[in-house]
Order: sequence, then C-alpha cells, then structure tokens
Amino acid sequence: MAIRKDGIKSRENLLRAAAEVFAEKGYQKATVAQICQKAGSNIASVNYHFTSKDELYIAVWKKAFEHALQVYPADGGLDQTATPPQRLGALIHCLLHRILDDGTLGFAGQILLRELGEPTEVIGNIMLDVVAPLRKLARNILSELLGPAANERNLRFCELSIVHQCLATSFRRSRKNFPRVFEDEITIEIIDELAEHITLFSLAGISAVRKKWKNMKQKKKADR
Amino acid sequence: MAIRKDGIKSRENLLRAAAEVFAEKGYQKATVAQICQKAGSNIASVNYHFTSKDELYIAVWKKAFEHALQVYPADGGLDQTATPPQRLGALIHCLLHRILDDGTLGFAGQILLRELGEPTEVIGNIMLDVVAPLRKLARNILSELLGPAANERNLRFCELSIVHQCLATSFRRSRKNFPRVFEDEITIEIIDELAEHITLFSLAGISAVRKKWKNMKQKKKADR
Amino acid sequence: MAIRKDGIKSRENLLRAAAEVFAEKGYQKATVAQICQKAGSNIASVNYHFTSKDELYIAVWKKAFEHALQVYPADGGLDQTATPPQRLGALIHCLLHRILDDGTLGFAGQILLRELGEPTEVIGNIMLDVVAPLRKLARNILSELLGPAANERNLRFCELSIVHQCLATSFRRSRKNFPRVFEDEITIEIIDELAEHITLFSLAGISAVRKKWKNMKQKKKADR
Amino acid sequence: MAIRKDGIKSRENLLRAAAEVFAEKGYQKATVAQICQKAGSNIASVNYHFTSKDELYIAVWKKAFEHALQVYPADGGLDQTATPPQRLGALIHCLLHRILDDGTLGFAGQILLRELGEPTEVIGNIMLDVVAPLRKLARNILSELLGPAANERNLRFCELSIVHQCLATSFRRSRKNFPRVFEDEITIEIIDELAEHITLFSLAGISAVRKKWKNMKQKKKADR
DNA sequence: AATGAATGAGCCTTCATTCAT
DNA sequence: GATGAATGAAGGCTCATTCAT
Repeated sequence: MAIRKDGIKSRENLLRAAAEVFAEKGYQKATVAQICQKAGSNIASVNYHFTSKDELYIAVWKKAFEHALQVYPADGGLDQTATPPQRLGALIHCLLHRILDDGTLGFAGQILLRELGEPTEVIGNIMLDVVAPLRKLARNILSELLGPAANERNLRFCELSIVHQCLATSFRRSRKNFPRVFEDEITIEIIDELAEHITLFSLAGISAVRKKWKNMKQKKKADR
Repeated sequence: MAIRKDGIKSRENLLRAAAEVFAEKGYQKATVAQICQKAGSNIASVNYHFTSKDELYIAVWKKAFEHALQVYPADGGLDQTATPPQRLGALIHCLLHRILDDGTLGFAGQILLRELGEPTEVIGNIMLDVVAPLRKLARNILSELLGPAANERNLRFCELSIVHQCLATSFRRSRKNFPRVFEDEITIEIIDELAEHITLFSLAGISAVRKKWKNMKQKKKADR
Repeated sequence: MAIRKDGIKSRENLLRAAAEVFAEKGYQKATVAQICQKAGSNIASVNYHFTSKDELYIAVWKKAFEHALQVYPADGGLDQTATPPQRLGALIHCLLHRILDDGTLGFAGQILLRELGEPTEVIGNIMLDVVAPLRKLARNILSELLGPAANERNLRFCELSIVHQCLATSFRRSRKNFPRVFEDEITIEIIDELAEHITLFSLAGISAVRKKWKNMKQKKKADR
Repeated sequence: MAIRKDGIKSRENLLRAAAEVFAEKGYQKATVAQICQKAGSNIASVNYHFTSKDELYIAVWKKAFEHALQVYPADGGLDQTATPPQRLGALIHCLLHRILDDGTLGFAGQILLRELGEPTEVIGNIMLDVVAPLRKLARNILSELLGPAANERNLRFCELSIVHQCLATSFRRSRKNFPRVFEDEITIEIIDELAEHITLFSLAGISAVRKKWKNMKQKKKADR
C-alpha cells in the first residue's frame, strides 16, 4: 500500500488554517467552508479528517498546548533550589509567553480568550490539565512569599492579582472597538520586559499584603 | 389617542430577557426566538421594537452602561482634593463593581467578556465612550504616583497591571471548564474586600516601580 | 354629529400616496407601511379605510380610470359625422394621453404596464369596462377603413398594430435597465406629435393592407 | 475524482423549473421553495447552485437569451446586399419569434414583459447587450428607408412604431383579466403571418412619413 | 482515500393584518 | 373614529453534515 503524504499534509493544513480562522472569527463565526478553503482542501475534508467541527476545534487546542507546554515549561527550567522570587518570575514569564507569543503558541492566546468568554463545553479536560498544575505551582510560591500569617483569602487574592495581570494581556487583539493594550507590535523583547515589570510589581504587592496582615495579627494579639 | 401601557413593558421585557440570553449564550448562539419566548412576546417583537437583533444587542449594552455609569461614577464621588491613593482606590472600586455587581450592571460584565473575546463590530462608540475617560483618569492618577522620573512605558505597564487585575475578574463566570475565580457567591462585601486588596497590592507595586526607576536614573547620572 | 374632514382627507392622502408607491414599486414591493408613511397616516389606516391592501389597489385603479375616462373620452369629442381617419386620430390621441399624461391619469399608465405583466386577479371588471368599448370603437373604425374585402384576421392584425403602438409607450419609464423610449421629458406637445405620427403611420399601413387584400381577392377571382 | 452526473442535471432542472415559476408568478411571488419542489431538489439547492434567488433569476435570463440569439439572429441570416425592406422584414421576424416562440425562448417573453413593468435592478447589462445591437440595426435600416430628409425625431418615432408592434405582443398571455390579444393558440405559422403583416404595415407607414417630410421641406423651401 | 454534490434544520427578517384602547 | 402595539405566517439564506461516487 502506498502511503500518501498528502493525507497527513492535508490534515496539518487544516489544523493550521483552523487555528487562524478560529482565532480570527471565533468558534461560532468560523465556518468549515472557510477553513477548508484556506487549507486548500475540499469542504468534506474536515468531517473526513476530524469527524466534526467540534473535534477539529479540540485538535487545534491540543496541538497549541502541547507546543506551548514544551517550549515554555511552567517552572521556566529552574531547579528547586531557586528562590521564590526567581520562581515567581519564571512562572510569569511562562504565562506571558504562552499567551502572547504568536510564533510559539500559535493563536492559542486568542482562542483562550474566546474560550474564557464563551466556554464551548468541548474543551474541559484539556484546560484542567494545563491550568491545574499552574495554579498549584503559583500557590506554592505564594505560600512561601506570604509567610505563615497569610490566610486562604490572602492567597487567593494574590493569585488573582498575578494571574489576571498575565491573562488579561490576551485582550490585546481586540482591535477595532477597544483601545488596544499594546500600541506597538509585540516582540519577544517587549514580552520579556513586561514579564519583568509584572514580577517587580507583584513582588512588591505581595510584600505589602504580607506586612499588613502581620500587623493586623499583632494588633489583634495586642488588643487581647 | 390610544396609548397602550403594555408597549413599554413589552420593550423592557425584551431588554431584560435579551440581557440574560446574550449573557448566557453569547451573541451568536442567542436566538431571537429564545429571547422572545423568555420575554413572553411574539417572535416579531424584536424587530418591531429594535429593528434587528443587532440593535437589540446595542440597546442592552447601552442600558447596562448607563446604569453602571450612574451608580458607580469613575471618581467614586471624591472631590479633587483627595489624595492620589484615595483616588486610585475609588477608581478600582468603581471598575470592580461595574464588572461584578450583577444587581447593578445586569449581565454587562459577562457580555463585556464575550465582547473582548469576540468583538461584534456593533459596539464601537459605546465602548470608547466608557473606556476612554476611565483610561484618562487612571493615567492622571498614575502620573502623580509614579513621579516625574517615570516614562511612558512605566505608565502604560502600571496601567495594564491595575486595569487587568480588575478586568479579568469577569472571567469568574466560566463555570464549567475552568477553575472558578471565586469559590463563593459574590457579595458586595467580597467585592469591596477585593477592591481594597487590589488597591493595596497596586500601590505597593507602583512604589516599587517608582523607586526602581529613580535608582536607574541616578545610576545613569552617576555613571556619566 | 360633527363631520370630521380629516377622515376624507386621510382617505385621499392614502389614495394619492398609494398611486405613487404602486407605480414606483409595483404591487408586490409596495408596502402598506411605506404608503401610510407617505400619506402621513398611521399604519392601520389602510385596513381601516380600505379593508385590505388589495382593496386599496382596486380603489387606486378606479379613481385613475374614472378620471381618465372623463378627461379623455374615447371618441375625442367628435360626433358621428367625422370621417374614419379623423375618428382614428381621436382614438389614438385618447389612448396615448391616457397612458402617458401623468397630470391626468395619475400613475395609471405605469400601473397598467405592471398589470399587463403581472395580472393581480384583482382588477377584472374594471379593465373590461374600459378596454371593451375601446376595442369595439377601434374595430368599427377599422372596418370602415379596411373596406369590405378585409377578413377577421386583417381586422385583428391592424387592431394589434395600432393598439400596440400606443400601449407599448408605457414602457417609457423603465429607466435603469432599458434604453428609454423617450429621451426628453414627456410634454403634452410631444404626446400630440406622437399621436399625429402614429395616426399617419397607421393610416398608411391600413391602406396598404386594404390594397393588398383587394389585389389578392381579385387575383383569386381572376384565377377562377 | 468523484464526479457525479446528477450535478449538471440538478442544475438544469432548477433552471427549467425556475423559468416556469418566474414566468407564471413573477420574480416576487415566485418562491425558491416552489422552484425547488418543482425541480425535485432540496430547498438549499438554489443557494448551492446559484448563490441566491437573484443569481438564479439572472441565469434563467441568460440561458433564454443565449438560446434566442442563436436560433433567431437579428439579421435573419441575410447578407448585406439584401434590400432595406427585406432586412426590415427579417428584423421584425426575428423580434417576433424571440418574443412569441415558446419552444425557443422558453418563457423569456413572459419574463421580459414582467421585467418591463417591474425592472428588478438585476438584469441591466444582459438587456443592454441584447437591445442595443437590435436598435442600431433598426436605425440603420430606417435611415435608408426614410431617406436624407428625415430628422432624428422621424427616426425615433418610426423606430417606436415598429418595435412596439412587436414588443407589445408579449401582452398576449395576460390570461384572466384582459381580453387576450390572440384568440387562438400561437403557432409558428401565425407568428410568420403576423411578421409579414407588421412588415407590410410598417413599410407603408415609413413611406408615408418619408413623403410627408419631403413635402414639408419642399414647402418650406418654396415659402422662402 | 478523498471529493464534489446535495441536504435539512434552523435563523433572522419582512409585512399585512388584528387587537386593545 | 382612529391609532399604536403586537402578531404569525412565510420567505431567503447559512452551514455543518451526509451521500454517492
């Protein structure tokens, strides 16, 4: 039996085209016809290769995340001996790059945003697989940074502050109707610079929270 | 004159129903049939009252924002003599409440998120009218807090850090597939508490940025 | 009881507006909403005054024809002693004016054309009342002009030739897609001139038919 | 390659069904559902094969005209050496057959009439492509027949007289409410006979116009 | 293995008409 | 007597999917 290369090629063309179209138009507005046209394949090819539009969508996600997980690991390549501030910096660096770096994650950042606004009931496990470890990592680092005086709510709020600073950068693309977050084209240099800023900003914020809570506890103690 | 009272009522029923359905399903998936059913009116009523699904969508936005602008003014009711930290706190408080407070803004927070992910080319000016003044306000406050040594990029990055902490809270609803941001039901108390946290966190972050930049400038000076 | 003038006025406004809209858009494309707006009345007024769109349409026809029948009688005001050529000229004059003279027949010429192409099953008797006497008149005149040698088919064909020259002038309005029949604005002078031309043209045509048939009969006779 | 033969067939079924329905009901009243039902295809097939109802309508026109242009060329197959009366006869013959001959032009005559009364803004160029050369031909012949004394208005009026005699035969179908133009079924023999009649009638008319104008010119000359 | 033809469910919109005042 | 609100039937179109090669 002859193995035809165009079978695989056609599948990959579809994946690439789908990523672009899904990112640009969103799941709903994206049509299989458009995706097929962009991929240079015929209109039945989506169902042929992926069974349905849904499954194609999932496949796009999977591919994008696998790529991102490899290129930007959550620990940033640091070993366990690194200091908490260093590890926080690495985590932020990882998050930002996964979201913003087109060359790497493809259009997943854009799709992620849509998924946040319009969960497609189709993704589920993929997301959990990716998000859960990140959260655990973040909470570990934060625990160390906030110290023993911090309570669950401190932890959660700080987690929010940090993650949201990163996550919301995916808003950057909303071109027409919103003031764009970034005026310039996004380069790797800018991403790195922003990661550094968020790290600095957040470490200071965490310290402030730690100090305040410590004071409150001492005050409470003294009041008794 | 034959004026029927039910006219206004029908219109408002549609607006309320539309807000719910748009929030739940998103613009694309929401059908006028469903909205009309929920509003207890005929399927032609959307067109009768609003000309089209598009216009209905815009009307929902407008109503939501007008409400929000009234109930939570951007300056938080502070006069000009308030200190920059106070004014920053008021701004954050305003942003959070507009996004999170269901009782007030209706479902606008949810719809806003969708709009960020999937701009409908239908909103345009409304957004600008709301966002532009907020940004200006934020930048004024930040200028004072960052001091004269700060450059445009410092300003922008700090703006990002603060606004994103607030904006991304709209992710909270993503019920099914994502880890929810808030575990508990969101009460006004929690919103206020979160606003206080973000203010504290951000003021510390801004200070850190200010200090770092000042040092860098002095160092540069000394190097020469 | 006070007689309100606006009742009648509103009715007439509707008739006038309807005539214009029907003429411009045709029965199908004309909407009652548009007619009511043009008439300055409310959207229920058509059904109120005329029961239905159909009945309004009939009313427009009736009014237009009554007017035309009065202003341009089929005999052109000639008495019975007039010569056949004179009476033919009067008939043609009458037909043309009824079709072309906007000031008189209102927009009936235009509507007539539509009705030819798309009979609305609604007119019936009105048409017969108008067309039947014209045909009878025409045939009488033609009988005299063609002489005893003419047969039924001669009669019918000549009738066609004359009536069609007049009737088809209603094509003149097809502005966009067809070469317009008249380049200039249509004035009463031009209508009269055209009537004169058609009369001259047709009288010659009739003579030719008469002569030919006479020859054929004589020939047949001689052949025997 | 998977080429299914039914593709072409389905398209042609649609064209045929559409021609019938458009002719019978007119563009507005004709529904795609009805056309599809008549063609034995699915309701989406119109959109699949022709993109829209509009385009289907255009396609019907095109097909009808292409057929007509081939079967009945405007010059009637005469070469340039034919006498003007012969060429006029050929032109009239052509026009009549194009309009009246169902077997050839399909339902185009009927649709043409509708189009005259209710231009659909959809036809445009097609019409011009067909009408313009006919007019030019007609004017050339008329110029020769009318002689040098004729002015532009003579030319135009004679053109009207001839073209209208032919064009208005499309009125024949107005079945229900109008007195039918032809009582008998229309056969090719009758069409030919009518063509002969119109030619005879018109040649005589043209001569009369020529003579009259010549006299007027001479008179004018003499008066000076 | 792969494709072009064909489908059918569903959506937004239009519009003449009716209802309630 | 007259009006503005409201209706419901119907139409054109889109699009993911299936069918028949």
